[in-house]
Amino acid sequence: MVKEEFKLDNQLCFKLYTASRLITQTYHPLLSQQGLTYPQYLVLLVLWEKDAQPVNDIAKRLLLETNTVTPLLQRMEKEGILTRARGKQDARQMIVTLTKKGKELQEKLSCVPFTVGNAVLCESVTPETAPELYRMLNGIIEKLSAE
Amino acid sequence: MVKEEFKLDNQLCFKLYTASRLITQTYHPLLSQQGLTYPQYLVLLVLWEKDAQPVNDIAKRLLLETNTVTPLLQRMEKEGILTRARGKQDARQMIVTLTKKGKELQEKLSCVPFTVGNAVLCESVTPETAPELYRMLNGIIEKLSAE
DNA sequence: TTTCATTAAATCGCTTGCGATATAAAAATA
DNA sequence: TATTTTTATATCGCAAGCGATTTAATGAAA
Repeated sequence: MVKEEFKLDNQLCFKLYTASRLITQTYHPLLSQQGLTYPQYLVLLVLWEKDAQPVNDIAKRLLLETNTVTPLLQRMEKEGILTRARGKQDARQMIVTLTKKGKELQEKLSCVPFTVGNAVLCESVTPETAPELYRMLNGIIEKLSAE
Repeated sequence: MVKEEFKLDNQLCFKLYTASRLITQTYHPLLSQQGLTYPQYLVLLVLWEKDAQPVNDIAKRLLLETNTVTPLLQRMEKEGILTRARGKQDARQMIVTLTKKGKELQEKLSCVPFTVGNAVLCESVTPETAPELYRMLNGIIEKLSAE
């Protein structure tokens, strides 16, 4: 018999990884209608909150590296969702700004949060218990992303 | 102001995705010592529990598609961790079996579950609260993977 | 038995994630 | 001011993930 700590079902990371992938799959049909991927949707969430940010700020907000975010932004620029322009006071920075199309996507995707939210609700995750789930996930994220 | 449901911090999937990535990063130094990636480690967990399984069973256990698992197994075969051989009763199946090296990795990685487990512990995720986290993640996974 | 449908893997193409490294601008220091 | 260090992006290479399609073997039906 395998030791308890090696059983797949006892692996927290595997559960997180699987839940994350399955929810991302739930987003897929909703986002692909607008030609978007899930990480691109995350970028939009960041820019809808605050437009015209440098690459680094977007990357930090998503806890991703710039070598992940840069190509992602380049693809979104090619799709006409945003523009990238060198910063005026600091020419190292690349300021990312939503286009009209990028801003309009917010309305086109307005049903997405509810649709996905509903899809996730189940006996063990309810509007009452969800905050506790957030609390635990935030705890893990803060612990592991401490600089 | 952005609507609540579009705020990044209210996105469950983003929290899961980030927590999953950060824990995977915690595994990285431990696994790369043995030349392994995290998904390869998951395959090992499956095969340590039950050796000699067809590709499909491994994929189902990990809730992955065969087009993800096949190349992964091919890489692991090249590393001498496992072998792949056509099934005898059903030649469509590819039976995956651990080599001596693959079996021995279990002992070399014996400290991994504890190391990662400790890294995740924090105020909101303790040995007491972790079962609740598992329960909620399992709820989501079952809901979304229902065939 | 011949044909058709199903199933198990594999291949292809594209996007992400990330370690390692390169490039260029800005800041700090000599 | 000249030099060094730091910072912001970008590039490269490789391993996942996954939608779509292909191939080959099995099973079912005609």
